Amino acid sequence: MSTPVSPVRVRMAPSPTGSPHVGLVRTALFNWAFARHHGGTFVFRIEDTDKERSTDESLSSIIDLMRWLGLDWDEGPEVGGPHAPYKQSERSDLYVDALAKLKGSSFTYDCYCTTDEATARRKAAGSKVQGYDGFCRELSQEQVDAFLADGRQAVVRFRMPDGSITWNDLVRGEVTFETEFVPDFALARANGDPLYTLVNPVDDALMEITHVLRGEDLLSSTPRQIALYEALKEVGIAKATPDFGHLPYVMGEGNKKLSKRDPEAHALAYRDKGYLPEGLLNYLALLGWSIAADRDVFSLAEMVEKFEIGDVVANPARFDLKKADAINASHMRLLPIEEISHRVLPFLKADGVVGDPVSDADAQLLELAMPLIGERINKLSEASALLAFLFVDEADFEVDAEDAAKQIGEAGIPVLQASYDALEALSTWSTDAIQTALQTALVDGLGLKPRNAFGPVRVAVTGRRISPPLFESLELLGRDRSLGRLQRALA
RNA sequence: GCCCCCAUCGUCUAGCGGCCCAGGACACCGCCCUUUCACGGCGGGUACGCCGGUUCGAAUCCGGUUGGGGGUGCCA
Repeated sequence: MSTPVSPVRVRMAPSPTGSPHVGLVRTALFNWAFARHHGGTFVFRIEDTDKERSTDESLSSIIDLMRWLGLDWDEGPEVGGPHAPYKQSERSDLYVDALAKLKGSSFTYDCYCTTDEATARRKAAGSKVQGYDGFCRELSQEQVDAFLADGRQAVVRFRMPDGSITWNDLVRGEVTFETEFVPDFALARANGDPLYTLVNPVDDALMEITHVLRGEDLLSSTPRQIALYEALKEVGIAKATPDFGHLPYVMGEGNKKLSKRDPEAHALAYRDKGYLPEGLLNYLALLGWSIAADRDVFSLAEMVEKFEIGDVVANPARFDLKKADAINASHMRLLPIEEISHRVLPFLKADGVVGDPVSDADAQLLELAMPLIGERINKLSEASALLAFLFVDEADFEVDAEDAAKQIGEAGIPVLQASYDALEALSTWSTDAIQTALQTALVDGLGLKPRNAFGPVRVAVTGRRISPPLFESLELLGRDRSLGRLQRALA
């Protein structure tokens, strides 16, 4: 696909209801990457027409999410822009105006039917099509008067044209609907409130959106929108019909769309679980797109360079947490240790491993300790468990009971005693000296396999079977605390 | 029911007529490295839903079929 001629303008238009979904992130990412790749504009618009369900809390969590991910928008909340406001709840006058213009055209008509009446007629006629049947398309004045006299209020309905509607979908190719299967649809409620069917295209038109990249669930509403666009152009609201591209679903377990019920669906939870934004984004990008045949770890910048909407596949993808973890881990290994330290800090604070603010002593210790665990953690949140033993007050130091049971039993006591004696005799407290001393005492002296020799020491001193490298850990812990913990384990 | 979309390893995908008795990644299973855990390295198994057609030649094109998904609101 070549670079579009007109400047690209794309948008993400979430409804601020509930906790943001990873599917939203994927859609946002593809729109963002498309805009950045083409040097276009990425618009962030809020579709809060549903007053019942929209919340400020949801909106701010979407904003937090986007900020965390680093998906920046050129127009929208907090940054403004030439098409402000970007919240639909603040754009009512625009919709009233659009509705008025449309009502003055032949593209719409007033409809007095109830849903039940329409369904009953369809049924009676034995129609295969469901939805509105066009009954009110050509009402006589007498009929209108009768409805009015009956106290009925009209909804504004859009008159679908005859024939078929075809568009060249950016990810699926040519798609055609016969309009006989696309019933006339309501643009506004009887009370005048505009509906999504109206506001979404109107805002896209007003904001001059050139490409609509959205979920595949909107595929079947596209013919209606394309027909509406013709009307909007006619009444002077739209300049052009955008191109459409329908992104495949993100599925959960089984064959269901990943729902808000699934814990994996909540995008912000990944931040709290210690994922890197670049890891999550990279994984999500893989759901429907690939950068190359033999690669799947890449940066956002690389994605921007290579992203083509035409390369997006049309089939739905299953969300695989294991792979998300693996991709995240790869990104973790790509970060310099200082950067990991920097990002791990909030987790250490939250877990109470270090104070807030961090004392100079702890900061120093951290700088020495981080290189030991950098390659050992796959998420930022995993650092606390590995480092806690270094920072904890001696009084609060605890050995994991299960690990102790496995490593320090009858057999462990002589090992710990020998270790204590060897270390106690040390004049230089360094990793090398410690290693030599323990090696000599346990492996050579007691004839133990390294595994059996160092296991008990590890548990006694770090409190767990899983820890940073032992000798380095001992050095960082220091002579007094190391010997003290051995003694405690012996007691 | 009707309309639309989709269809390669368990999963995400590469493949856009011969380079493919199908490549990569995750997961899985062995082995190596190794003081634990990771990391890293090596090796292994597993896929073109089915039936026709086009073609010298099809995972790739066409038709059908089956299966899955979505839509069918005065929801978005």
